[in-house]
Amino acid sequence: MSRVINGNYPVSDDLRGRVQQAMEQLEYHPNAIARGLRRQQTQSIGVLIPQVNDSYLGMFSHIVEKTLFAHHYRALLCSTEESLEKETAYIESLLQQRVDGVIMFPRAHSRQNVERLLKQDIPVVMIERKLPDLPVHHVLVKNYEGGYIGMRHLIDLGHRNIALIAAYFETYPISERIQGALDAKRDAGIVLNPEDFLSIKSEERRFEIGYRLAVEILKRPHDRARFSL
Amino acid sequence: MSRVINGNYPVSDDLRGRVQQAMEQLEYHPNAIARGLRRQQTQSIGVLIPQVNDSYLGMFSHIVEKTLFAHHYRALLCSTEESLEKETAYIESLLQQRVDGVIMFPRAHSRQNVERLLKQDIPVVMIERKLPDLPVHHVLVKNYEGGYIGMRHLIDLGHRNIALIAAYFETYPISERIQGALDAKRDAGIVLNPEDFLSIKSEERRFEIGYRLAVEILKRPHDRARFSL
DNA sequence: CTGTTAGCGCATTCAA
DNA sequence: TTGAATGCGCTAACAG
Repeated sequence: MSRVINGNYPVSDDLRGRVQQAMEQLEYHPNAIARGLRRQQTQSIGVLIPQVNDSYLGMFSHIVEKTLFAHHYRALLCSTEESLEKETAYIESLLQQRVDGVIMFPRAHSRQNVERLLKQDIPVVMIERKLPDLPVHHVLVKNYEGGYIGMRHLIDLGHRNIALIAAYFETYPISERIQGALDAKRDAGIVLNPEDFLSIKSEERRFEIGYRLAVEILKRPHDRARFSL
Repeated sequence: MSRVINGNYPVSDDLRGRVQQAMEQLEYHPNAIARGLRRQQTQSIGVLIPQVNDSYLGMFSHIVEKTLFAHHYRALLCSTEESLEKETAYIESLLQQRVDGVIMFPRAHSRQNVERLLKQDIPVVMIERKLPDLPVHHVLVKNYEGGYIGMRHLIDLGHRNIALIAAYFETYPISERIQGALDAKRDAGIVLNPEDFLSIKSEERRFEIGYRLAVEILKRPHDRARFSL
C-alpha cells in the first residue's frame, strides 16, 4: 500500500505492520519508474560537465552529487567532453528521462540546448556562464576580482614584467579574469606590453600549448613572473 | 505512434511523415519513464565507484560512460566515497530505479549488496575484486604479473635493496601484486628482508602515510630503489 | 498496413 | 481508517 510507504495518509498500526512484513518477505522494492510516471517527478537532476575526468570539475561534480544525494535526489552525471553534439544528445536524453532540473557547466555555446529545456519547463542552473536574457539560475565566481587580486599579488611581490597566458580568452569567465588582471596592472601604473598577453586558440589542446608558451616566456630575458588564467 | 518512433513495424511513408510532422510541431519527446515501465527495461546501468574524483577511477568511469553512451545506454555514476553505507543506499536506489545492470568497483566488502542485486536478477560486473562463488562477471587485471614485472625491472636495473609500500595489502588486487613482486625477488635469489615490506593500514589516509613511509625509507643508508603498489 | 486495447506499478481520487 | 477505481504514457498483442 502506497500510504504505508509514503506515510502521507493516516494508517492504522495494525495495517502498517502487516504491509511492512509482507514487503520484507517479498523483498519488495518500490518501483521508482512507475512512481515517476504517476507523480510526474523523478527525483533526478541532470548534471552536464565538460569532463568528469578533471581535477576541478571532478571536485565540482563530486560536491554536487553529494549534496543532491543528501536531499534524496540523484545526479545524472553527463560528460559532454567539450562537444556540443554530445551535449545536445544528452539534453535530449534528459528531456526524455524527465529530469526535475538540469545543472549545466557549459564550455561551448549551449544556448539552444538551454532553450529546449526551458521550453519544457525544466529549471536550469548555469555555472560560470551567463545567459542574462533567459530565465535561468546563475552561479558565478568573482572572476574579475580573482584576476585583479592575482595580478595585484605579483605586483606586490615586486614583479613588473608579468605575462598572461589564457585559453578561451574570448569567453565569459576568462575574459573577466583577464580584465581584472589588466586593470590591476593599469592601476599599478605598469605599461601594458601587448606581447605579454598570449592567447591559446580554443581548438588547440590547451595543456600542451600552455606548456610550450610558458617555456617560450621563460626563454625571454629579464625576470618575469608568470600568470596563467 | 510508437511504431514510427521505434521503426520495428512496417509503416507507410505517408503515415510516418504525418506522425513525424506532428511530433515536431508539438515538440514531442518520448517519455522514457513510461517506456521503461512498459518495457521493463530502462537502458541504464549503475556504475559504482569509490570516488569519481580520482585520476585512475575518473579515467575508468569516463571510458565506461563513453562506451555505454555509444551503445545507447546511460551510466548512472554513483560515488560511494569508500563508504559501505553509501554503497548500500545507492544499491537500493538502483534497485528501485530498475537499472538493467550494475558495474561495481568495490573497495569495501560489498558481498551482501551484490547478493541483493542478483536476487532481483540484475546482472553484475565486478572490477578488480573476486567473488568466485557468485554468478557475476569479473574484469581483472593481471596483478600478479604486474607486481612480478615491476620488481623484475628494478632488479634488472641492478638494484638489490628494494622496499615495498602497500595499502590494503590484505585485499585482492594488492595481495596479488605483492606476491608477484616477492616471487620476482625470490626468483632472482635476493634475500627477503622483512623490514623492506611496509604496509599501510586501511583506516589511515593513504596518501600522506605513503609519503611519510617513503621519506623514512630514503633516510636509510645504502642505495635503495623504491617500489609502491 | 493500421486502429484499438490492455496493463506495466504506482498515487490519488472517490466511496464506503 | 480503508478498499476500489482511474489514469500517468507507452508498447505489444490483437483485430481489422
